[in-house]
Amino acid sequence: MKQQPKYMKIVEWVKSRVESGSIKPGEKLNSENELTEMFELSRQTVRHAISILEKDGIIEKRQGSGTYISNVFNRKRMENTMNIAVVTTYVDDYIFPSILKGMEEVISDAGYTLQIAFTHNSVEKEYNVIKNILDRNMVDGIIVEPTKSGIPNPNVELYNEIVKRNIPAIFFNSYYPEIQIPHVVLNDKVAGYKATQYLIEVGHTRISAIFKSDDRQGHLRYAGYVEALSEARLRLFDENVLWIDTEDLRGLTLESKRVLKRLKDTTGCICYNDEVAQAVVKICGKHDIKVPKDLSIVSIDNSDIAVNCEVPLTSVAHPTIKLGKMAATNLIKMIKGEILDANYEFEPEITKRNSVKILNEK
Amino acid sequence: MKQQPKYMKIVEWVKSRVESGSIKPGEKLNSENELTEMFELSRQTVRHAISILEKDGIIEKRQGSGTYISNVFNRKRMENTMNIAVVTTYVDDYIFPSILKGMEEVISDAGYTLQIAFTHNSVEKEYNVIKNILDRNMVDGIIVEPTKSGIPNPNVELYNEIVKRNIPAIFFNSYYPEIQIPHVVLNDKVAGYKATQYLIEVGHTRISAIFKSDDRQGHLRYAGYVEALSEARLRLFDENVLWIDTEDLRGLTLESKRVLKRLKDTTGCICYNDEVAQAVVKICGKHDIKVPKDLSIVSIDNSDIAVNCEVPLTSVAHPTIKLGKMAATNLIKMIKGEILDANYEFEPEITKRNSVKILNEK
DNA sequence: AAAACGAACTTGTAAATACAAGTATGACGA
DNA sequence: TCGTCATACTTGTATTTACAAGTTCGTTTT
Repeated sequence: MKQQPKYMKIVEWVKSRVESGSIKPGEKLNSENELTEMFELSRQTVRHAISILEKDGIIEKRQGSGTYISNVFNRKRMENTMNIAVVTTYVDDYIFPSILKGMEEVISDAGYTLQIAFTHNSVEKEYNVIKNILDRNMVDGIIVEPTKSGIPNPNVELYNEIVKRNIPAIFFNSYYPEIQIPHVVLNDKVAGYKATQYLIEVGHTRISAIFKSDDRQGHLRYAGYVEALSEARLRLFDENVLWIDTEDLRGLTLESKRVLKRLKDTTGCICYNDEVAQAVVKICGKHDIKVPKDLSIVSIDNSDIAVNCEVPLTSVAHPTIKLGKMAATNLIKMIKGEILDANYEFEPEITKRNSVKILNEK
Repeated sequence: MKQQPKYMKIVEWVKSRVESGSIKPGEKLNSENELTEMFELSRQTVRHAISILEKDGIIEKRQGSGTYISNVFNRKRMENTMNIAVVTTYVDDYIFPSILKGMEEVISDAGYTLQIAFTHNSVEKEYNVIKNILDRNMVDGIIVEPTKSGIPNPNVELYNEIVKRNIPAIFFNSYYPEIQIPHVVLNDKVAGYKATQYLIEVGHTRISAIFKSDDRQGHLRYAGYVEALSEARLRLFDENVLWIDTEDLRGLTLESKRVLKRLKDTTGCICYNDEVAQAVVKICGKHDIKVPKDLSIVSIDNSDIAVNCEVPLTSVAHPTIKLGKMAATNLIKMIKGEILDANYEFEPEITKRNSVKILNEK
């Protein structure tokens, strides 16, 4: 084992004293001559040790006065960077821009800058992105949209590291129940419930559904769908539920067969989101199924797509801007230590348009 | 005048040699013993000078080998933050997510983080945002979408400060000709020209147009419109050109009268972008004007809106992702000092859909 | 031809000494 | 009471000497 140079003794001694708190920022360190005697080294060697500590920003020297523990040491750990990181799955996710807009407004109003990264819904990319944020240690807080929240997350250690370091963090849109980080989300179960319940209310009895399998929102919306059916004592047919993943979604319009098979014998369809609903509308158009005459559709998110779709869609609203604002507001409160429970769930409301046929009109 | 310490002689000598280029990054500096003789100082003093240069990131020492000029001598100025700032107008601008996606891909692949801010097309917000970036001095480069580029920019000093500080910067989507910062844009004049030229080609002779007045893209697209008309020896009717600003755009659907007045007597209409075109389609729908039977529409940008509009729109394509990638790629090249001319103009291509009636079918 | 070696040169560590320059503070005098 | 000033103490600058440790490159050995 290689022996370390003598000046490292002093460097480590000072560092450990600072870390243990036995000497605090602003306090005066022993003078060079004192250290010379204490460690039985020459003054030059002591000065060399001190120059290293100075370079690391641990101490500050004042000629004629002494050497002091730098109060910038805290700054190094973090805080005061006035930087907030936002990690999200997709940029071109259709509701993302609104969410980001909400966040940006709050964040920039509070004097913070916004740093952004995308995971493309890949856990590997998520690992890299969050690792990078932690390594650089340049943010006061983190807002994360979980990646593939429907399946167990392999990056748990990273999230636990965030918790361990006491870095304020918030999940949005979804969350990992096993990680102790608060979340700001749409109440997805209620969203699925309300969508389904509305179709039942207007007289539909056999209702198909399409959900995303790889995120938690899909699971919860499905749970709401199941609850609404069972509450109305309607049977759940597995063959009427289509599970898709993120990759499927992009090319859904081309998979008419797979979709139509699941829609068979049903008069209504709950769609995971507006994108799915639009794809269903297009497929129906090609196969001479009229919406809403032959098939009623209720989707979730109530985005521009719902408004501009060839058949304007009845959709359960996603709070988008509000959700973004809430996530950012709560994070900033956490940074300032003003909040205890930053969790929030938005209660969804249904917006009625032209994609549902009323079957039981009196 | 206070005399400076002797070691500063060496520090300044090296700095000036690096700045003048008489010694280049990677090259070996004179050895400590050589400097000792050259400056007639002790080796300790020489070493002190060198330690200062090392702290400033100007040189790197290798034991047993020598002292070398750091090849990242820019690091001193920028601290090599590996941070790139993107300043854009709107988050919810419909083509923005794609552009951002392209940028993010390149930026994160190159190991940089992306910091983002929005101006909401307000010059005041633009001032604050860019001032903040300059004050914090925490970025290696800046990508900016100019605010209200159609009117003289009051933040010229800020942009000049960027140039003065030698911070690599690039404009996208538009630019201010009076500022010496390269731009990556769609060739908007050609876009306007191609849209108009296509309508002329298929037999339209009286063509109206709607342009945005407060950004340069609007002016250039108008210029292309004018050129196509004059090339075909068609008259330009001022009463058929509607100028709108950003505020107008949002509520355009409600201003049927204002729009219809300009469309009078025309068989075709050039729209500033897909958003405008969609509003025109909606207005036409309400007033029993059939598209494309009664009115042909060509828009610019070829976004999702063009695809999903109730009448799929013939549109001149905006490169979005490609443009984002190009802007980011060129900026990174600038940061690395690999590029001289970072300007780029994308040549637009027209995508034909169902919003144009062919009048001269043979 | 390839490996081993060694001389010469590089930076790194460490000490002793000397004086300069800036700071804090208590003693002194107005 | 207040300001001045000397003094002790702090860090800053500078030199000289010595040896350690790592690199380079040409020479020698295998």
